[in-house]
Amino acid sequence: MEVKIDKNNKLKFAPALLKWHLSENKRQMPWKGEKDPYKIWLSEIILQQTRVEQGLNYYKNFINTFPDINQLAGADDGRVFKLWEGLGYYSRCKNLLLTARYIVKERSGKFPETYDEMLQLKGIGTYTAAAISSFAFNLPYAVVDGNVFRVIARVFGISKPIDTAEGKRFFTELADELLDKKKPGIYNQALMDFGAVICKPVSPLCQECIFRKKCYAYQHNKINELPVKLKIITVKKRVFNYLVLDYKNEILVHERLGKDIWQHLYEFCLFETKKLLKPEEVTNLALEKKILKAGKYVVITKLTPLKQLLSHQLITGQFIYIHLTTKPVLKENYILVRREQLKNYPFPKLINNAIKEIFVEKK
DNA sequence: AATACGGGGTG
DNA sequence: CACCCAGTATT
Repeated sequence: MEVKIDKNNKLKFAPALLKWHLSENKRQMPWKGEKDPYKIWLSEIILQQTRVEQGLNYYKNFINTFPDINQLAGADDGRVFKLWEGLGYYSRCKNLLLTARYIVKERSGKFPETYDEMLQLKGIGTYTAAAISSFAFNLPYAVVDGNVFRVIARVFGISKPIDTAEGKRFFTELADELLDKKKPGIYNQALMDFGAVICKPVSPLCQECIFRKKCYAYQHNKINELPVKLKIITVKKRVFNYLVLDYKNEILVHERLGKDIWQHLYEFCLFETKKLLKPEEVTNLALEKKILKAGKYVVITKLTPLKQLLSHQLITGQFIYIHLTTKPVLKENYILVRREQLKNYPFPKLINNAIKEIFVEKK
């Protein structure tokens, strides 16, 4: 059952929010007040499912390296992925490049200026299109991100789940009603700031909240009940057995392609199994597959298995460091990279952790 | 409509 | 440990 929303409360929402934003507490960020759609777009892609503090340095590095969309579009994929390394959700990086190149090629480098055109671009969904069109062009589209779901659900007592199509429609509609159509850009930033600074997911600062007297969740003691989320994510366990093959200080690596995690990042020779194998079992597998040749290798180190938690997977990584005594045959997209050059390739965090242990700690 | 996609911060 | 972050694409 839904709470009825007082129309008067809706009308007062935007002015109160803007007043709050004006007076205090607003967060300072390099893209705030920015009008260059390229910079806004870049910041929004980086910030998808990513905390401001985490994305900040990535944004600065990208802007320094690629001051405009032409430079980004002209860059090598590897260089861009290296800059993105560690930020996660790597399809964002792939789509960033696709879209940059599309805009440069098909639109002479000119960023679209309407919501609908932006929505067509790879990597831009409803949130990002609303953000760019309101920030850069002052178009009246309300952003609906995690902050907005939370603030609206609590203040207006909306118990519709936020992770269903119907719930999203409902929240988006309400968000558009609440939007200040004269100052959509400022308003959108104010709402997200408010969610991040005051109406936080855990332990929100209700004592300082301007909506305290009206807030449904606060008045009914349902701060921790709202917003409502239905789906429970399940975490799949996977075991990655890696052979780190070293021939005269050159390491065998390859780029991950296909539909799995870590697309376009690099890794060593992988044997995925259901259960953790003994190191001998991994080398036996490699012998069967003719990756290793009997008597032509020496096992140097076996790392204690490392864990890496992803949103839907728990990866256990076993790393076996092996010296080859004969030059390996390069299959598929494998390449040999000198030890000192490894740092120039983008790796998942799990692999970087292993690299640190194998090549640095050993000294 | 449901699921996959990273890594980090917080209580 | 559980939750969630300035979400999007794919199935």
